[in-house]
This record gives sequence, C-alpha cells and structure tokens, in this order.
Amino acid sequence: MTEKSRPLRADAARNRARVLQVAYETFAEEGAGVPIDEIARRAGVGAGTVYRHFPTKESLFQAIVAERLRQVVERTREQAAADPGEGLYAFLFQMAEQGATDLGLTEAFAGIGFDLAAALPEAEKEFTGLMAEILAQAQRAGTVRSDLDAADIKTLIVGLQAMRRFRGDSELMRRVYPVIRAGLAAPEHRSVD
Amino acid sequence: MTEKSRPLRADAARNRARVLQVAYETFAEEGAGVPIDEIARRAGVGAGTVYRHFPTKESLFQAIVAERLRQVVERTREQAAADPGEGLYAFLFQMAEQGATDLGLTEAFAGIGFDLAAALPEAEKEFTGLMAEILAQAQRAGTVRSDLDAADIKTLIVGLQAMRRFRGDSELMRRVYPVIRAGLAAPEHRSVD
DNA sequence: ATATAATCGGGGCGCTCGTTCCGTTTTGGA
DNA sequence: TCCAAAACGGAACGAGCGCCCCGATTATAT
Repeated sequence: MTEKSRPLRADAARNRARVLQVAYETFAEEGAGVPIDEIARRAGVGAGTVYRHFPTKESLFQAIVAERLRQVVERTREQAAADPGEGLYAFLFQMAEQGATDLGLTEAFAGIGFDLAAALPEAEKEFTGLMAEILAQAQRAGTVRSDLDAADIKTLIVGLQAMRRFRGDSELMRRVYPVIRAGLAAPEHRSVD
Repeated sequence: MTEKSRPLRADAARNRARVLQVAYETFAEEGAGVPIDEIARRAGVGAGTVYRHFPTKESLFQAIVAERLRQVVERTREQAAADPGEGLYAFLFQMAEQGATDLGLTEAFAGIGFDLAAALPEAEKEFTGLMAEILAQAQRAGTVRSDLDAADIKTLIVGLQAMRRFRGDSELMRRVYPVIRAGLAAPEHRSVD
C-alpha cells in the first residue's frame, strides 16, 4: 500500500537516513521539544529537507519511537525466554535505563504531548501484550505478587523513568530500583481491616 | 528590607489577591506552561496588572509553589507527631495526592523547567530537612528499611507524582502505592554475591 | 553532454507567548 | 469636589518554532 512507488534518488535516500539517525540521537538527548531546525542543522541539511521526508515533526517523532519500541520488545522477548522468573524485572530495568538515555521515549510513554495508543496502535498493542505476557509468566514463577496487572506495570515504568530522569546518576538509581523490586516481590498485602 | 514602603491601593490589593488565588488554581490544573494571559483572563484583569504585581511569570509560579510547600510541611509535621512510624508514609501519600491535583507542584518538584533549590533555597532546605527527619523517625520505628536516605525518598516522590499524573484515577493508583510501601518496608536486601 | 525532473536549502509566514508601554480610569487625601 | 498619583488593560513588540515556498542545485536517463 504505502510501498515506495519509485526508488528514492541517491542523495535523497542518504539524507533521509541521516535525518533518521540524527533525530534518533537528538530526541533522546533533548526530548520531543527540540526544534526541527536543530535536527536539520545537526544532520547538515535544510529544514525543508526534513519536511520532505516526514510531513510533520510528529511523524518523525513517531518513527523514532516506533523503532525504539521495536528494540525493547525484541530484547525483552529474548530475556524472558532465557529466564521466565526474571523476565519482568529485566524488562523494567531496561525501561528504566532507556528512560535515562531517551528523553523522547520517556515523554511518549508518559503521554506528555503524545498519545502512544492513538499514534502507533499496533506497536502499543504489541507492547502491552508483551508486558501482560511476561507479567503472567513471572507471577506463575512466583517472583511477582499476583494482585497486579499490566496497567500497574505500565504505571510503574512511567514512575521509574521519571525517577531516572530526576536522578540521572545511575549509581544512585540503583538505590531505588531494589525498593521497587522488593515491593513487586512482596506477598500480597491482605487487607488489615 | 523588601517590606511594603506604602500600603497598596484598595483596588491593587484586591487584584493582587485575585491573581494569586486564580494562579494557584490554574497552575494546579494546567501546569506551569499555562499562558499568563489565561491567568489574567480568569482573574478578570489585564496581563499588565499581573506583571505589576509579579515581575515575571516565574516569580508568580515561585510564590505559588512556596505556598504549596508550606502547606505540605505543616500537615506533615502534624501527621509525623501523631504517629512517628507512619509519618513518612503519610507524607508520601500526601505528596502523591498533590501530584494528581497540582500539576505545577509536580513539575516544580521533578525539576521540569524549574530549579526548586535555586529558586526557593530556604523552602527547599526546610522541605528536605523535614524529609530526612521523618525518614529517620520511621527507620527508628522500624517501619522503613534503613539503607535509604532523603534523596531516595525524594526520588520516589518524583516517581509517584509521575505515576499519579499518568494514572489519574485514584482507585487504580491505590493498586501501585502498596507496592512502593511494601518495598520500603522490606528488609534490606543483603547482597547476594 | 544535456535535458528534465527530483531534490535541496533556507528565508519567510503565521502563530503563540512573555513582557513592555502608554493612554485611560480609579483612588483617596485635601 | 478636585487633582495628582497610582493602577489599569490590552495593544504591540520580539523571540521561538512549525511548516511552506520557490529559485538554485544535483542526479540520472538518453
């Protein structure tokens, strides 16, 4: 459907690739708020060139986020297959780490000026599905309390990423992550009343 | 020093109060990004009037944040005095709740476009001091693991507020809060290696 | 080599928003 | 009541940024 009707000209293809690569790095460093002109400048092209390949700034951002998600999903599948009980923790840790590096992904995930589910429905669905899967796996393995669902995990990820951003220093972040982990592993707190 | 050299004219005093009140509500609803014009409109005054009382938008925002912090500190002192072991948890819960209601405070706290320590050094110092105090109190009471410090708690607050904002629904937030609490109460995880 | 079409670059438009300016209105003391 | 000082409001300015336009440039088929 949306396949290329004609191959891009050589210079056009080169520029497109450069823009993608630079945008990837720049969104990660500066967040979604970075001006298109800055990305164009870093890529050594004019703003017009960026807009010829991506009709809006948002569409460029979407492309980047989709790629990031793809990577995370892939790595998570591997890790979950290797160790079912640890899969969810490996996932959380990875997402927290990404939150430190990739400001853009953090914002997309937290829904700051960007509706992930609306913009990339399939990617979002796959992502959420994977999360539910590895959560159930971990719960079956007994490493995570059973009264939590995928939405709770998603919420925790948003929190973890915010914390990472706040406390850039990875060493100190490792002080808080164990707390979350202990909380997830804790037995359900049967109501006290 | 900065005391009023002359009492404000009646209309000026009235307008100043209105602006403060409206800004309080508007920053809470919309976050620090809301235009001054919007605050002026809601207060029924011109933008110029806002600027006569507060030289910059930031100074207005500061005034609001300082007031919010004052309230939180006061309530926390009461709660901590009433139940030393629960003081920290009451504080966390309160901060998480504020995060749901007060977008401006959340942003100020997470350091999004606003450096709390630089803008309001005394308030920040008092706040951090109080946190250290009730943390130590809880640790003495044995309700919080002993390998955490005030900076860790601050980090957790940022996370909690981000989660609240993401998951507005207070009922569902109550699904995640217990996880954090369990993690805080868990015994220290002596290194396994 | 040349023509033609694809692509490029960056100046410019339109909009938002913080802040200022100034002609007009209101206040309060004499 | 009257007037000078204080305060008002909203038009206007400047900066930042998304996006578009168009004359200049470059790739490719012949």
